[in-house]
Amino acid sequence: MTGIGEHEPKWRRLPGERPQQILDAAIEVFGDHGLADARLEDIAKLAGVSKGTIYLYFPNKEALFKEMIRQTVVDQIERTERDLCNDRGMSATEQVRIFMRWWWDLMRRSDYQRIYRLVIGELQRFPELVEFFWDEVIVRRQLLLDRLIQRGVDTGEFRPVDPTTAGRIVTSMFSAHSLWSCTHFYEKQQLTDEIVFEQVMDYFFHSLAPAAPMVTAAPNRP
Amino acid sequence: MTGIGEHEPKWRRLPGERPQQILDAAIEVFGDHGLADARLEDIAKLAGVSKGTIYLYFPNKEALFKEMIRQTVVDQIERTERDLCNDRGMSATEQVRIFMRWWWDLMRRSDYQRIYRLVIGELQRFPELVEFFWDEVIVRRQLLLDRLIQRGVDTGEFRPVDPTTAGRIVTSMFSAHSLWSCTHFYEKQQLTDEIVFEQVMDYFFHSLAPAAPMVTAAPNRP
Amino acid sequence: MTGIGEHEPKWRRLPGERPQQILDAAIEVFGDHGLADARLEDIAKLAGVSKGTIYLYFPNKEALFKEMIRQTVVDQIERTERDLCNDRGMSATEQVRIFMRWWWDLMRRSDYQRIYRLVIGELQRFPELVEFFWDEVIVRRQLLLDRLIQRGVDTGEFRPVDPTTAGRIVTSMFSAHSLWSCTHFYEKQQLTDEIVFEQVMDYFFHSLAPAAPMVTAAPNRP
Amino acid sequence: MTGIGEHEPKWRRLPGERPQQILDAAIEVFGDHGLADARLEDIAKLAGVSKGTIYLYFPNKEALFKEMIRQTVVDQIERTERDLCNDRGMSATEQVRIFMRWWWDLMRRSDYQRIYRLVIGELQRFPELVEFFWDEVIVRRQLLLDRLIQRGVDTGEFRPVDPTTAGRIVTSMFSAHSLWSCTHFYEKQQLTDEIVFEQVMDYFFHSLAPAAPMVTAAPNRP
DNA sequence: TATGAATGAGCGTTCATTCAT
DNA sequence: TATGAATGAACGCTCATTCAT
Repeated sequence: MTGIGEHEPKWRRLPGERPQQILDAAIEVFGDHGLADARLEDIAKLAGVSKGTIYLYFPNKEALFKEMIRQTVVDQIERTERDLCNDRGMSATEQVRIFMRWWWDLMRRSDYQRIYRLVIGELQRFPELVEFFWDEVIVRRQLLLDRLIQRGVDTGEFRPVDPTTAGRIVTSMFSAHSLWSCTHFYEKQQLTDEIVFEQVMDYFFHSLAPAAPMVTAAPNRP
Repeated sequence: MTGIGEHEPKWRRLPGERPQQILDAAIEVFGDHGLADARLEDIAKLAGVSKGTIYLYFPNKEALFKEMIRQTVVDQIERTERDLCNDRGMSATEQVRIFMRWWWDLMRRSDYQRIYRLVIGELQRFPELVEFFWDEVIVRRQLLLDRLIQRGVDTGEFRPVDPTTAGRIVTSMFSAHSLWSCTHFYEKQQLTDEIVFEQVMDYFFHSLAPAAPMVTAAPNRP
Repeated sequence: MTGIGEHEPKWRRLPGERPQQILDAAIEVFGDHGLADARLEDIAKLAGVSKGTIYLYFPNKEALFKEMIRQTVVDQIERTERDLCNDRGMSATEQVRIFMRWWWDLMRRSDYQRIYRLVIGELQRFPELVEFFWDEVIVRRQLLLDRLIQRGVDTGEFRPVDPTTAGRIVTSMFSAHSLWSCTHFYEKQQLTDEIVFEQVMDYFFHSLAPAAPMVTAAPNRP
Repeated sequence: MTGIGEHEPKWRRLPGERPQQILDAAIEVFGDHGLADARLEDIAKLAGVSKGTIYLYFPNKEALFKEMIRQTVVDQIERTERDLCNDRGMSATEQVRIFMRWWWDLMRRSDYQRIYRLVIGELQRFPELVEFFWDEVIVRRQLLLDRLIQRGVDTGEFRPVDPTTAGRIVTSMFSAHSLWSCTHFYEKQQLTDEIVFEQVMDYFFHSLAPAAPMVTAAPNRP
């Protein structure tokens, strides 16, 4: 959750907070119901305002949706970047692990999941939104990862890979696991967040191992 | 498009095909709009029938949605299983590669993508749908992969991993790529389906590489 | 019921019976659901024919409804008149009692009740139908009763009343009781058909008693 | 008509009256068409509001229907009870006559007639409605009548009857007359409300006449 | 600013009616 | 004659949007 009490009395809210309150409520309601199925009335109720008030700050439902995505995403990525450890005294492996830990923790938050699922769900209908998400989340994360992986390649910790590709690979693993790990199937298999994280990192670092004799993907035909 | 003409004269259709025509139209319309936003009238129009006709074959919108998922996905997985090559003369590496090639081709089909995006999108709202998808797609695929990977471990081609985990890892790499590869960002980066496939397989096989002294991927035949 | 089996095999019906089968089914379905709420499909199913067949015999739903009323009503009244005892060796009191017994038995049949309720229910919408019912049921019954009551007046068994008014009075009592006696409230009060009949006849004959000194309805103000 | 203007400008209505306006319109439209055949749009139009407005006050069509019955009928019966004359200086005969006068006037109102016809019409389909009508109208009326008739029995004005049965008898006479008296057949026979009332009362009081030697209807005051 | 009653377009669903077979 | 798949108008209900206060 994003810290918005659901039934707080109206008289404690400052007017300047209105748009944010509405956006916070929107995250929850859109997150639970999707764009089409969410009811503005529910958002208003959760935000502690009336339906009409929403229209003082957002021209319509779709704009509110987009703005919510935008605002949440920027918030998340900026928080992540700010908090990101830049300790130079660590191996690249360690730095990548710490970065991915951060990333995994972010992805596993319910608000990120909601947003991510919404972006995936509305992929076809809102290209601008997807573009925005791509630029602000995917690319920015990629740039951060690039540096770390490149460093690993430079130090010889990793085999000589294209850092962008490697970054894409590792984040793709986390994305898919994140999408499914909210289901009870993961629980059933006793896959905790911790275990999943370690498994993914294990496979990723193995795939980057600078092993002397390379295994090639092409089959040997004797 | 799945081969349904949009404006053909309505008085000459094969009645036996009605449900399939409707399902085909449903894939498209639900795929583009999601469950809540799709209009039955659009599906009818695309199927070349009237709104009422849908109700001759499906009790309501939700049932049509489910049946569309079910039919598309089960069809695909069964076709895949049936066609799956069981050639014993190949290395495990090669078998995994062929299997994943199958899988990637399936995932890259527009109807699968639509379904997958819908499943992700309705993850919260439609638990039985998710369960169905999990059991009929994820698990069945996992079982097939398990055998192949286990064989690679047995032959020493792969390091001694848990095949289920390895299978989850490799499919996770493909999943996220599949979700995003319909955007123009991949095009911009000149990432074709072919390139992505090779990159993923490269990283996967590297991650499975047995410990140091192994030189070739060819299976040990004593 | 009217003797129509509900699930008889189709091959035992003679084509000449079609309209009657449909009308019989219509009594039941209209009777249970009213005009607007009845579904032609249900009538067809109960009649053992297809929806389209109804339109071979009746131009539309409303016409079927009217014809059903018409036909049932004529049937009932004619059967009643035919069966009516004309024994001359009885007192007028006895004859009226026997006639009302007949009438009461008719009214208490479920098909009569259905029709009567339908006529009441559609009173506003189908004046012709009401007119028909009035002429064919109310008036014909009235004429029969008139003779009997007049005879009672002539013999001195009854006080000198207008027989039409008296007939209207006694049938009104039976009508109202008949409408309500299908509810469980009558059961709760342990009012059986028999008891109700006797009560009504008791009050009716008392009201016709040729008592010597008349009681006037106007209050005495001393 | 209950005094609702049909085409008045919509922008000047008292909000507090909305539910009543809708209920008034509902009496008319349901009364003319029955539950199934009435169109919410017609009710809205007649009430001078839009379709959606109905749903601000009533959850659905059926609830509106029930509430209309409830409100109309309870209103009437309570008004009747409140206004009921309890004058002790009158004979029981006179009291019964006054009470039945009240009752007849109520029954002859077009809104009561509509309701009554609806209740009869939906008798099979709407058990709780019937139960409600029975308890709130039939039983309450019966209780009031019981007292008056019992008093007549006690004073010797009436023969020793069960007052509940007698009450049922007299109201049954009125019921059927009320149902039919809206048709033109009654007019044709020159049966005015006044004449019908007097006829029914005449027969009822005759049926209650004490055994032979009674000469006057005046109560015995020892 | 803020409200929430009111609107009305829109959609899911039903079912009387048609018509090719 | 008989069928029943197909139609499409109609209606109940929802909810984004407006606007008088």
